[in-house]
Amino acid sequence: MTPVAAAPRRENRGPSAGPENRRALIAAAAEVFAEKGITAPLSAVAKRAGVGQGSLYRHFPDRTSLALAAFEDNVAAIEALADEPGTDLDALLDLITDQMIGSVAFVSIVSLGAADERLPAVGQRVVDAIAPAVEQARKAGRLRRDATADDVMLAIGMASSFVAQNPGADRRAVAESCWALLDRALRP
Amino acid sequence: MTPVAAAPRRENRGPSAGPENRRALIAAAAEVFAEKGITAPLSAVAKRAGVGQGSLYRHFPDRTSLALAAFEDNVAAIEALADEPGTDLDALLDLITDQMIGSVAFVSIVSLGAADERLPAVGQRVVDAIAPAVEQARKAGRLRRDATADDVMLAIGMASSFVAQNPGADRRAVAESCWALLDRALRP
Amino acid sequence: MTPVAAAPRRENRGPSAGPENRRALIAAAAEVFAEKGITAPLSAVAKRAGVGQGSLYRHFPDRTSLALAAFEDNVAAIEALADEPGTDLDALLDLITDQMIGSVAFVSIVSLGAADERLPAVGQRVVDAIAPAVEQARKAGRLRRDATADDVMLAIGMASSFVAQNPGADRRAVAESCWALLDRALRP
Amino acid sequence: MTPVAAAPRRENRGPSAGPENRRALIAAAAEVFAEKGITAPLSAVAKRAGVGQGSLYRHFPDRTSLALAAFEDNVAAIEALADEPGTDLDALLDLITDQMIGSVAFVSIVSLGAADERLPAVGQRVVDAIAPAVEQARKAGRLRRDATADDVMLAIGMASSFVAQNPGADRRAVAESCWALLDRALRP
DNA sequence: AATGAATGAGTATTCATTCAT
DNA sequence: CATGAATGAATACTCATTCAT
Repeated sequence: MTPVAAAPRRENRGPSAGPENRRALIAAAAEVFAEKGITAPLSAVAKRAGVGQGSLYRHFPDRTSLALAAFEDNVAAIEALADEPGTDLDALLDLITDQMIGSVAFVSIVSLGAADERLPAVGQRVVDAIAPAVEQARKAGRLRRDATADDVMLAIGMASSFVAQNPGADRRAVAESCWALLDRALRP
Repeated sequence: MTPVAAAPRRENRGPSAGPENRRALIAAAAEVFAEKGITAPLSAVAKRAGVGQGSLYRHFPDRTSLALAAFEDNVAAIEALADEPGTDLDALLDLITDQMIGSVAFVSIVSLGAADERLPAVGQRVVDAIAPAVEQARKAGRLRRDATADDVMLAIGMASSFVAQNPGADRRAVAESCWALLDRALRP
Repeated sequence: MTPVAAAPRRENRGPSAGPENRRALIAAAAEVFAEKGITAPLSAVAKRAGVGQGSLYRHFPDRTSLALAAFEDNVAAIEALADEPGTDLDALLDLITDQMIGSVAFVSIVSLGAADERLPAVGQRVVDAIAPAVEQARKAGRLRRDATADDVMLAIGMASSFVAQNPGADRRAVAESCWALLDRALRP
Repeated sequence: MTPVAAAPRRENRGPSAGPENRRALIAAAAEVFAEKGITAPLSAVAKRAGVGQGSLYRHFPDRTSLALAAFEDNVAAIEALADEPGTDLDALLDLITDQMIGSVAFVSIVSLGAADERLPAVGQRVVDAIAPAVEQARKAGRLRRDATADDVMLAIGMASSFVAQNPGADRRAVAESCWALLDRALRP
């Protein structure tokens, strides 16, 4: 029995759509994971990206790869900002806070199952990126004498995980509450 | 049609098993949710409790009810400890830390979907339970002057959510790292 | 958005349907596997059995279990016939030939991937079941002096695999061609 | 939008690569089908051949065409050997046995779905190729008086299908077991 | 009231086939 | 004419929920 109507198959835009699809998938994953958590259906990511299921799997063979790619975007932005001359720790934390509100967030990476050796490396990149700003802030007296970059990273992780737990809530307000408390642990 | 051996069905212990089943389900839920997260299969909870699926649904019509009941056990333990004469804040936080390591933990409740109006009430009970100890600790100079019970609760929430994210890790070690940082935000 | 019409869900006949479902699944598997090969969709088996997908997986956790169960039926029938007083080798081979034409057939088992330690055991049961008849036939001069039960089993395997390869063909005619040749290898 | 590095796409060698690709595909198909069975992913064949998916489809519009082409290679080798002056039946069967161990094998063709009218023709070519050697062997007393080329072909088919069923096993040992039995049906 | 089997919707994943470049 | 990315249908498998016993 032949189908009655021609299937409304998405137009095949050809290989040139590859990089665009990849970007769309990363952006969609960042949003979907932020909204529904890291266990959200991959089909939802593909649909939001406007991309076929197969293409998703071609670009990212598993869930971790996709989350990692989205997170990579976050990290690259952090590194880029850290490299700009006038950037201080506050600016970096603002950016990171924005990310934990609207994107995959660090915690999602952690909760992938820990069964991936790529995770610690990415975390370390963030630590490395913020380390100079941490040092500078400490010297400027805007951070406790004994605060390390690892401390800051732990604070980020805690805030991030707490924010990620509140799917429906006002994420920015939650994040600000977290930082209000954590600042007291880090600031002099 | 070959005769079929009678299924080795668990003996139906009748209505008297009700309360016992309920307790078994709560205990099983606390463990299973702690191990596999709040999204663990409910069938796993029923199996660990040694109880039929249907009984689980009779006692707890949805996942939230079950988690709430398990959490209720936690809260009751906290309240009981708080009511004991010699209890100070440290003892309460030790108990709560034990709970976030080995049981459902506060964060699981939060991440249930937020679509439940019972959550804030339970959270408030914890705040109320720890409030006297917080006040006492502040007066004794073991807490910052400006620290509130809500601050402590937020710290608990952050630590709890961070611990919950690390399925495989050494949860106690993670919890201790969190408190090492958070203490600086709360202690003078 | 609620569904417009009530889903035409199959009536739940309750636990008592269990044994019946199991039998229906085995029968359906025997047919479907015989028709489309051992790699046929399991959903097709469930549908033909008139049973839900989940029930199929409850009864038979993997494809091999299902094929083994269907094969078990075959073996049991062979053993039963072998135990009847007047049975000779020809009768057994007739039954086996019927099975390779209309049911799972031995070859399906072999082609499951060899990654199952249960397979050799079942094959051995067939060898054991036919061994007395082989011995008797040899003594009666209806089998070559040097023919063993293993030889007969190998002949069965070859005929079976050849028949199984011909999905569309007249399987009985093919089987008879095979035996016409193989008889010359086994008979004096 | 970040610039994307040019994909390391295989160099397009142009039309002249046509025949070479065709050969590579046939060789790859022979191997892949022998290893994983006739239902192996076509993408695996293309990859092993080092050829694009599209080229595979251009050369061979469906799975049967590809298998048929690989089989054609086998048949051509048989015909070539049969045409050599000193070739006897044993030499031909040795070659055919090698093919059923390491290549597509006759049975694969059969199991393609039978819905192809080209199959009988290829089979007939093998029968024709071996017929003179069969005749010669019979005259030399190395074959039973009543053995025909069709009998030999049937034996080949059975051995071939049995070997093909054992994905993991030692295919040569299996083939030798088959021939040990089948020889008794064919030899005097 | 307890039990656990039955049900099928939902999700992950693979792969045949098409088609822009 | 070659390439390989894009597409989505097909299939395996899980698990929340219902319900006969």
